[in-house]
Amino acid sequence: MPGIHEVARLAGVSAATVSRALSGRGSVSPATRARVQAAANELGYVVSSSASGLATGRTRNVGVVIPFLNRWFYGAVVEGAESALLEQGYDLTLYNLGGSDEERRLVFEHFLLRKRVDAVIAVSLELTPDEVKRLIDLDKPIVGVGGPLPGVRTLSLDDVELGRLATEHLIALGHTEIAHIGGDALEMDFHLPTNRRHGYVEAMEAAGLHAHDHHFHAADFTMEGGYRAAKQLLGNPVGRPSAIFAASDEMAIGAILAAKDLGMHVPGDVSIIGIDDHELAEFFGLTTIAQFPDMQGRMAVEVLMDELHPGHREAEELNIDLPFELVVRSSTARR
Amino acid sequence: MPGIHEVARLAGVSAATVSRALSGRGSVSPATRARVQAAANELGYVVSSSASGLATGRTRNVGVVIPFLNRWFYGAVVEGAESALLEQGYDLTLYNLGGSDEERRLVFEHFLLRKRVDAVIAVSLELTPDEVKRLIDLDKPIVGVGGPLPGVRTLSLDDVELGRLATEHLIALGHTEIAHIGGDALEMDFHLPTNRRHGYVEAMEAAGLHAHDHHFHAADFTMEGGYRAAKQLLGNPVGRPSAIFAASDEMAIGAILAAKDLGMHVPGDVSIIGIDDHELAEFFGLTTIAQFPDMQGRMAVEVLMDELHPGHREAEELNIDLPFELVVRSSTARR
DNA sequence: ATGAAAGCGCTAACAT
DNA sequence: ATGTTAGCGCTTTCAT
Repeated sequence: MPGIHEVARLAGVSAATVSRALSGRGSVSPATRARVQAAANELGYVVSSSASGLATGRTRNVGVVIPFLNRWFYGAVVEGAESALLEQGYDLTLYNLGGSDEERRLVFEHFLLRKRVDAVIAVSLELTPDEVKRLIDLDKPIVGVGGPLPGVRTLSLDDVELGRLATEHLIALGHTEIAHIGGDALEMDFHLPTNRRHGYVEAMEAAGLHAHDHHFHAADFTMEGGYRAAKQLLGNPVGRPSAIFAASDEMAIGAILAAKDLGMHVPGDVSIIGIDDHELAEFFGLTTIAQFPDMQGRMAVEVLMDELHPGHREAEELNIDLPFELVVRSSTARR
Repeated sequence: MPGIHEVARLAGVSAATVSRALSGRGSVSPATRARVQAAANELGYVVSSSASGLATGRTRNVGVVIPFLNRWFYGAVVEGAESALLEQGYDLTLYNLGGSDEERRLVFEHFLLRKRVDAVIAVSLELTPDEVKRLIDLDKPIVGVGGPLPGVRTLSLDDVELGRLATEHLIALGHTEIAHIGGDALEMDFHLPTNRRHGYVEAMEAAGLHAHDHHFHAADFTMEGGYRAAKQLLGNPVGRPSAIFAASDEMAIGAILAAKDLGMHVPGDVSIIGIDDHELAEFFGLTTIAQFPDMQGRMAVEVLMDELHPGHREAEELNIDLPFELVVRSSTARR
């Protein structure tokens, strides 16, 4: 492990010049820079992040805090963020809050505070005002993905609009008896399931249709949950819906399997639409509304970089709406 | 952000004593330790990892290098490792090598070397001797998960045995025409698919059965790949197998769906077994051989901790065999 | 058991 | 454009 002084010696300059040449800060003549770079390469020199971090207060590392890792959506967000960070020369330190409250407390009270990260990306987490304050007091930019956070820059989907769009797609195909498989409002942050349901209800009412109570089923956002809910919905001889809007693709896929197991054809007997564009959606021919989680991760990094290295442009809106797109496949059809 | 000196002042001791009291290294009277701890709590003091890292050379951070994040298996390994590391007061910095070779080079030549991590966990990655050497030269312990790595402590499955066990399960149920959906040997590190296939062939031959060439199909470890391979296998009117052993659960689930789409019953018309115990395996009633990826992540951390804080016990085997377990559900039955 | 002091490897003023 | 110097905040000898 050669240090900066060895590079300096080999290049015939001072350590300060090496630092300047390698970091790009401060002015160095092109010739010197080249010599320094050659020397650094020859020795295989890499700065010590501890030393550099101590001297500058910057670590070139960002913390990503997520509620689960092992769901398609979160994995994709992290993947997008990681690759964007790598391009910028940043590392990504991961905090999975899936476990206990104690774990969450530890992360916020110790891990994030030990000056290991320059900034934090919080995915689908409703941070408490106290948690936000702690980070802001430390001068650490935060960006949230997945829901507005008071006083924090966030990227989020308009879930009401998503619910409306999915429902309108079904209505436009002539469906009137449309069921909804949503989530339990209490289970997830940001009332995402509630908002999607609102969009569904609004679209129904706007079309003069009725969103019957017996056409709503709560599930847990898993394939199995969607399967069970759809069995209930489709098995009931009275008031059987001709279309189902599930609040996630995994639930929608569960619904497709339930329909098949009941001997029904999709979309012949029942149309099904989800939300996500999950990696399995194409395989199942699922019509869905794509959100682009890896891009969300990349966007979060871009927003952070703007805050970390100001100058590009000034902060516009505090909250940025994420794009989404209806992807029509073969699980929905005219009634 | 209070520093160590403010804690020292409040506790009425020197900074050195605070350091000793909080880290547990060196001797401090119980009374002093209590006062220091109280002072630290009151001020919300947390050590600066840069400063501590610079002074000690230890960062309390482990790098985890994986080929993809967004597959069930890898997500679970990382999840297990993350939570085990958190318990030990360590952070986890993630490097996803899914992208280009350039990305991989960057990670090994820069990121891992800038003294940000104390150790490395490499999941399912065949590190080159040069990559291993770089890390060892830096005195960074490495543990590999998923395949023996020359000169590195590793945790790995006996894939030949896995293939044999899966096949023997089918043979014991009376099947003789057993097909195998494997992977492309070139695609994955460690010849995992090849080894599983060897186990299959060995079990067949040991039972006096023949592993026909037309009973093997390569696929890409996805559900869709498994679906397509199974369609070929089951659609062929001559030599149709009565059982299929797929080298992964995702492919096995694809095979189940293919059988259903062909109007066949599982396990009535065809028995199907996979490997993994994927999160969806239970839902599909899939018989499988469970490996326990989250536990693998935890074990990797334990092995690392042994290397990082020697004393517990000395290194036994270089390679540790991972446990696995046949889980019989409803996708396999007597012929 | 505790304190004083040196130093980990780098960066950023300040000089020149 | 480059060198000199003084820290960044902590840990760890070395004294006592």
